[in-house]
Amino acid sequence: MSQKEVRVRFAPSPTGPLHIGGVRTALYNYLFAKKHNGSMVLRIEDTDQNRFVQGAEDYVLESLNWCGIEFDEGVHKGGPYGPYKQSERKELYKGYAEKLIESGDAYYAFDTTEELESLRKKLETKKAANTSYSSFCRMEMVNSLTLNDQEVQLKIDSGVPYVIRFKMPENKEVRFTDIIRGDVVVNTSTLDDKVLFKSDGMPTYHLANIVDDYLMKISHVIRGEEWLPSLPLHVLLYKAFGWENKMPQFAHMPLTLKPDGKGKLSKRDGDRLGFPVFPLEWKNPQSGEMSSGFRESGYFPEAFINILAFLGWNPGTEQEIFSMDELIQAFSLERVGKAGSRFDPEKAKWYNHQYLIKKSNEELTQLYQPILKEKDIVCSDEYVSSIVGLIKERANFVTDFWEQSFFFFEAPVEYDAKMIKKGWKENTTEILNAFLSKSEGLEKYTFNNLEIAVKSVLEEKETGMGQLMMPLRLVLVGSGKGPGVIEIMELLGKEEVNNRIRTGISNIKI
RNA sequence: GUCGGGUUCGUCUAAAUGGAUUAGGACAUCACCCUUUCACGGUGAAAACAGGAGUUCAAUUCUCCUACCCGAUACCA
Repeated sequence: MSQKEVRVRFAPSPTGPLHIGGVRTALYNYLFAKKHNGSMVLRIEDTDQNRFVQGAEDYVLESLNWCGIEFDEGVHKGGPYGPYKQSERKELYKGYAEKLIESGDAYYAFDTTEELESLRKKLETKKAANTSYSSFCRMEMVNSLTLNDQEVQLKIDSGVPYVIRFKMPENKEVRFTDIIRGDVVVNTSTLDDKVLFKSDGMPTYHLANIVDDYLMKISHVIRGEEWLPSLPLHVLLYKAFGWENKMPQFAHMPLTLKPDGKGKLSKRDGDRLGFPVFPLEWKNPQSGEMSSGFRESGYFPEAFINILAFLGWNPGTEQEIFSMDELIQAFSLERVGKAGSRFDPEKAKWYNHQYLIKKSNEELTQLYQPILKEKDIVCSDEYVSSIVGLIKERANFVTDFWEQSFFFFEAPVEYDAKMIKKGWKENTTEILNAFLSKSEGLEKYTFNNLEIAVKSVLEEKETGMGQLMMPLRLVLVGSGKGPGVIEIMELLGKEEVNNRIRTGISNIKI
């Protein structure tokens, strides 16, 4: 690897919300840059004004910010190679396109949409090896290769729309090395004369991308595998511009697939798959349709990043929980796999659980309090913290807390029928009453004292633990779930426990 | 169709440079233990080298073929 400074870029187009595959691309770029003390650039590729979506750019920024992925330069903060939005660089590209015309690597083309369509149909019915605008048919089309200079100039001067196409060399082998894929060879005869400059005055992705990467001194292009097929064109463009020795190194990442393995994850999948595909909630400005986000679903950004990092990469050790700093330390493109990976929602939950149980009760309390507030429940941090300590092991998300702990804040209004059938016997009322009087007599309502009370009731009544604990849980919680009964009683306090026992006794009938 | 990429348990994946592995781990599944609840946790079980040729003393690892999957084939990125 060369000694030159590492500079990478993340270059989304603002055509909608960033999905998890996009976030992963940004993440890998970030990890690589940080690992090599390099810089990370955020460039907005908005060369297609038809597909522009309001709010998409802010969404990208907010998402990456939530993930903890930071940029050194970019649209939002400027930098020495700005502007970082391609629409603001519009004037720049035409000159580069014309340069290629002068050098004979590109040409003007005046063909209309209809002409192009009939060409395609013709080639398809002929079952031609190459069904696109290429060296095989370019001499039959209306372009500056078939027209003389005056004719071309006349058309341009009179305002006839034109595009600039790359003149793909014939039957030449293009070789390149991809950090992830290794050596790839493609024959130019299978490639077409891609449009570099559109009739609306904007460059296409291919031109803008190469020009900007060169101008912004990008050293490594890390992007999705869907770009691999156009890499030969890009390599040829670097050569045509005479920038071959400045060409970045390429790494094409495997795609993120849907859980069923059919196709790459795309923005249109929304919530259909039963889990978010977006980092943040997204409201489609056109349809008003909402798509859920990982953030709103209760994922911690650290967990989200960890999950994404492991989709297609792994450190080669058995460690699975990595902080961002640890990821930076351990990351390398060489350990990125070649095959696409499916997103597994189940494992994602597990990751979140790992981060959840690592957090302190105090921190979780601060996250839980707003949820309680929404339910008009006001409790001290101390009380909530004790509850959190009791339930966090059994939750994947903070949003799971309520159903794990509602009974600490309100008495049960229903009793699980199955549990009644299982645990409520003829003598249950008698046993509960016995415990009730012990409970009423307790001065200090502590775990130890409660345990003693329980034991003495069991001795007096000559009965088993289950005869008391099951009904007790039922009247306190309403179901057969939750932390230990004694822990619950200790937190609930004497008065509340006694009340619940009384209402339970009068409400539960066999 | 054409071109390119890919293929280890259901899923994510590990196993320097071909050589011993019961092909390892994690998630999910199942069983048992713990807990007289539900989870968590612990122990264990089941579970994979796509198929076929070849090279080699030896192939999951190299080559070729087939199958399947993915991507690209736009004046979209």
